[in-house]
Order: sequence, then structure tokens, then C-alpha cells
Amino acid sequence: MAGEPKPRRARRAATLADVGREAGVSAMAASAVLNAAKTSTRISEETRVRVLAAAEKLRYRRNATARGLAHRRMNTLGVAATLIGDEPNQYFLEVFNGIIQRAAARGQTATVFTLSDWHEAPLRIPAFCDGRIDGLILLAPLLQPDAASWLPEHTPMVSVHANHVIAGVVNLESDEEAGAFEMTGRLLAMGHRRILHVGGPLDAMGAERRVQGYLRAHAAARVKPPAGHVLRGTFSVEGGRDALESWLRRHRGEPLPDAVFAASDAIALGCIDRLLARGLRIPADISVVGFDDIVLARTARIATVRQPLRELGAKAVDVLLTRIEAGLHAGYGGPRNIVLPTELVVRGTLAAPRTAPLAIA
Amino acid sequence: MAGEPKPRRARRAATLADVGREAGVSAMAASAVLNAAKTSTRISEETRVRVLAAAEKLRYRRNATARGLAHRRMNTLGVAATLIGDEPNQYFLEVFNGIIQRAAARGQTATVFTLSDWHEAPLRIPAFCDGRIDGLILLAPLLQPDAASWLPEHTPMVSVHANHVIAGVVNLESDEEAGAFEMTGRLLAMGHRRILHVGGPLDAMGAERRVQGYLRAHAAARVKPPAGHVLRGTFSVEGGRDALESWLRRHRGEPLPDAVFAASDAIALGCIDRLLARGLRIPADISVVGFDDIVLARTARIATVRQPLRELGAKAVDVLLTRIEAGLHAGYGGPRNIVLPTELVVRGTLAAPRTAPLAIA
DNA sequence: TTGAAAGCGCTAACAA
DNA sequence: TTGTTAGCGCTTTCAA
Repeated sequence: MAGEPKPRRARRAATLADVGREAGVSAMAASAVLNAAKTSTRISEETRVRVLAAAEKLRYRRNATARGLAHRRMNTLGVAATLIGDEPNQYFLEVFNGIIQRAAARGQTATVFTLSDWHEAPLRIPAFCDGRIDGLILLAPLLQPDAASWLPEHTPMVSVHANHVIAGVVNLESDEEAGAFEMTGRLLAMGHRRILHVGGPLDAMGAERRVQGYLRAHAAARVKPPAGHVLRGTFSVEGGRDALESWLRRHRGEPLPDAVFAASDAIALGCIDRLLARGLRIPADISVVGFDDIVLARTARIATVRQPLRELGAKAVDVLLTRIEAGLHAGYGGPRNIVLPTELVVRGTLAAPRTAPLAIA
Repeated sequence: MAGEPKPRRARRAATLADVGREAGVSAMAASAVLNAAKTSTRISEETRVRVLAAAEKLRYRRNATARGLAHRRMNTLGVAATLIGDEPNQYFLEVFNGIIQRAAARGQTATVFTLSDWHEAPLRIPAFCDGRIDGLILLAPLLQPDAASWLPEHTPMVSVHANHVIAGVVNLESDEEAGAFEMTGRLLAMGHRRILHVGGPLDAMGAERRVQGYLRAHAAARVKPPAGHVLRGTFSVEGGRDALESWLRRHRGEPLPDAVFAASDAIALGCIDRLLARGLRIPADISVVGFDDIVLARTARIATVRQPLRELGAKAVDVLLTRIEAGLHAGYGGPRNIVLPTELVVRGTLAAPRTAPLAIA
């Protein structure tokens, strides 16, 4: 005797075979109709209609995984980033927005892989590149120079604001030095002389470039930068707060700077906090400008140097797709490092210097 | 004669078959060793070592797509959200952070699908559910009540802050009414009487609940809410700015409210902007409190009602995974709506009311 | 302990 | 115009 009929499995999604069966044609015909496969040139109108009807009836949805396996292409881009803590998130959000939107426009989706620290990268990055993404965007990676040795070869990659040039990885960034140069130049042109630069960490290339721009602007204007007016700290509100506060304490009674040029908007916010706490008016008593133009700067109306973060994200997608489509080994003819311009954004925290200098309280 | 040997294809990643060949065993053995497949119980130590060596040599990486196809499980969660514009992004970022971190902790990755508007949902959501994600999280969806009719049945879903109860979708939210109640109660207890509520849009359930909490707190304290002190606008800095400004203009000469209870931190920021512009001191002349506790509130030190956004994201992952693992049809026994508590966060913008009331300038 | 065979759902050659 | 066949890379019975 035949055994009991197997219990019906929970209804699964309809497959092409199901649709074909329903329509009385082969799965290939269904595929040709539904998924624009180039199986063969064309399909008779009648079959077409039948397949469409069957698909509709069965609520057919094509399976992207199977399709991806057959095509060796998932139409998915990976984004690797660290996104714990509050500060880097703002940056991430902007770039990610650019990535997501351009990716969507080009028929791709983005999946996010988080690292709690870039030290994990050699272990985790190769694990991400397991066929479910077609390419990977490294967001502000902090890599060792030997990274090329362990980065998977089969997955095209681009980086945004990488700390190093990595062989085989196209990097995108903005011209931070020029932005800092322009902003400092503007301050100098407005008559500011004692410009305090509250900078980022010593090991960050971006922080360094902002200092370089600050110095070059002074040189270009033939103004000697005031001694000891370049501080270094972390790229955060607290970093700005602490760096400025301790500097002010060490310089009591000396003339107050005309302006503070913070190396990031977060730092600027921390500085503003300490200055307001001392009863100073911004910008009447002292101007404060930032760098980045994150949301915070827009809502707090801080004059700043805009980094085109969304554009960087969007362009990263474009470059990555070019590389994916070219095939890794067809060679990529484009530049290894792409630099987008920054832009001065003048807002309420920037004004001409006081005529009579104040002393540090 | 045999034709020319085909040109070697660009080197592709090694497969299990390659590893098996290299090690002189079958692909299954390799699979058993490398991917913890439960092919059969065990593998001899010798084979094991050989396979491991071969894998190492060939830099074998398992293919997640093929594995996903075989398992019908991608270990990937989808997140659908609108993320254009600046304001919703802050919210998104917080919840997304929670999602990403919990997902990573549970061995899942997250892929983001963006909608430019929830009206697109009926077209695009089914397209997302194409086998590349195991489940979907809807972030603050604005759906029509008929959504159940077009939502794909084969993909488990949860929503965070949904505007409607949707059949088959578990929703997570925070107790906004209670948060508003508590905050308003606190203001009343401190002696504030004319509390202006600058609320969110009329069609937002969350905005409505905040109004309800505001009203219930008055009732509980047996204080009659001042007439015309509930405004409605959009959840944005501009929304707050505009709503307050026009209200103040319409009420020149009348007593200034003791406090502003904004329905979001962004609104609070807009209100603060207008109040400071009038030369008012916060909180000495007027207290301002917000709702949400986004980064903005933390840096601007706005007293607020904290919504546990990260926790909501994390919990959404947990619930979704439970549903995925249970299998859609095994039935999900848990609650249909999960409510997490809110929390009062007292910061610098909240103080006791002035003894002598000011007039609106 | 190991391997052979079948299949996940789709696609691409090729033949009919 | 359509169907047949053979994979994509991995997993899982089942038999050896």
C-alpha cells in the first residue's frame, strides 16, 4: 500500500516551473516572458498572455537568490563601516544617503556590514565578500598599509576617505586642504588675525590636511600664524569642548582669538558651548567656523566648509559599478584617487573681528 | 582536430569542488569540513586536515548565495524606509543603529531599501521580498488599511511606529502618550501653567498621542489647559519655527507661556531659535522641552522625552527572527503590538517658571 | 567515514 | 517559437 500522502508543506512562493505548468508551457518560456531573459528572441503573443495570467494568478515573484546564483551578480553593494558612537554616525548618514540613493537609481540595493573597530577588518571583510555582494564600499577605513595582502581579490572595492592608498582600491575624498585654505583665507581677508585652529587627531590624514590648509592660507596672505594656535584633539563635541577649555585656561589674560576655526562641526559645537559659557557673543565677540556641514551645522547655523558627502557616496557607487561591470581583471582605467571640491558655507557664526580685542577671562 | 584550448577564464573564486579536488576528496567532504554541514556525522581527522589545507591554499570562501538558495535562508534582513530629507534621517539612524547591531550579534546582515514615498510601497515592497531577505522591517510606515491585501505573504514582517495595525505585521512602538503625560506632569508639578504644545501633523498617530498625554496630564493635575495652546505643524525645525512664530505674532501683548512642550526635538530646536531671536533666555524666561532624544537634543542639551529608538530597532530584529525561525505558518504566539517605555531626560532647557510673567513682544 | 545523486530556482546554450 | 539539457555552488538524503 502507498504510504499516507505527505502533509502538504506550508505554501511556498510560486516558481517559474509552477507558472509554466499553470500556463501549460515550459519554465523557460515563463522565464523569457517574466524576467526578460534573453533565452531566445521572442515569444508568441498567446504564450505571453497565458504566462502573464498564470503569474498573476499564482502571485509569482522571481527569486533573486537563484537569479543571482545563475548570473553571478546580486545587484547588491556592500558598505563596510564602523557605526557605533554618535559622532561618526552623522558622517555615515550623509555618505550612506548618497550611496543608497544612487544605488537605487541604478537598480542596486545596499547591505551594511558593521565593524566595531577597523582592527577587525582582516577577519571580517573577507567574510563579507562571499558572493552576496558584487562590490564593497569601505567607509572611512583605517587600514594598515599591508591591507592589499588580505583584501579579497574577487570583489571590486572603493573607499571613501581612506587613511591609506590601498593597491586595487579606488579612493574618493574631498579636497580638505583647499577647503581649509579657503576658509582660513576668508577669515584673514575679513581682518581676523589671531585664528585659533582646534584640530582633529594627529593620526587622521583629514585633520592633518586641514592644518595644512590653515598654514598655507597664512603663508599666502603673508600673515605669520600666531604661535601655539593649532590644537589637536578628537573629532567630537567633547573633543572641541575640552581642547578649547584647557587652552583658554592656560592663556588667561592674553588676548582672545578673533576667530576659532574648528576642524569639524562637532568640534565647533563644543567650542561654541565653552565660549557661550564665558558670556561671549558669537559672532560679535568671536567668530566660530566648522568643517563638514553635517546636519548639526545646518540646524545650529554654523559657518562651515561643506564636504560633498552625499556626492561622495553617489560617486562611490558609480565608480564601483564601473569596476564591477568592467570585470575585475579587465582593468580599470580611471584614476586611483578621486577628489571632489569643498565649498564655503557662510552662516551666522562668522563676522568681522571686533575692533577692540578682548582678553581671555 | 581539437579546437584551440579555450582561453582561461579570469580567475574565479575557488568552489567546494575545487577544494575537494585539491584535497583529493569529494565536494561533500569539503562541505562537511568547512561549512559545518550535517552531511553525515563525522569526517576522519586526515581528510579534515587535507581539506583545511586545500581551502587555505585556494583561499576558499563559501558562496553565500548558493548556500542561501539551498537553505532558503539568506541570513539577511531587509529594512524599508524613506530617508530623504534631513529630519527623518535622525530617527532612521537611531533605529537603524539598533537594528544593525542586534542583527550582527545574531549573525544577520541588513539591507536597506528606500522608498521616496510610502505611496510607492504597494509596488516596491513586494519586489523587495524576492528571496534575498528572510524578513522585512518597515520603518515608520505610512500604509493604507488595505495593506494586508498586497503585502507578500511569504516574508515575515515587523514594523516600528506603524501608522496602522496591519494584519500579520507585528508592530513595535514606544509609549508616547505616557511620555507626554509624564513630561507635562513634570512641568505642571514645577509650577508651569501656560504650557504651549507645539505638536506634529494631524495625520500622525504619534503626534496625536503626544497631545493626548498633554491633555491627560492636565486633567490629572486638575489644571484646565489654556485655550488655544495646542498647535500642530510638521515634525521639523522649520515646522517648529513657523508654528511658534506665527502663534507669537497672533498673540502679541498677551502673557508669554511658561513653557513650550514641543512634540519633537527638531520642533523644540525651531522654537528655541525663535525665542532666542526675541531675546528671551532659556530656561530663565521660558522652559523648552522636546521629544525623542535624538543626537540633536543631546548636543543642544534639550530636556526631552527619550524614545528608546535603538532598543526598538534591536527588539524589532529579535521579534522578526523569532517569526522567521518559527516559520511563517507555524503561527506567531506573541503580541501584535509591543510597547516600550519612554523616559524623561532632564537637561538645561527646563527650569521653574518665572514668578513675574512676561508679555509676548 | 565517504561518495553519488538529486535538487534549491533560474538562466543560457542548443536543438527541434 | 518553443522545449531540452546542463549548469550556477551548496546541501542533503541515502547507499556503499
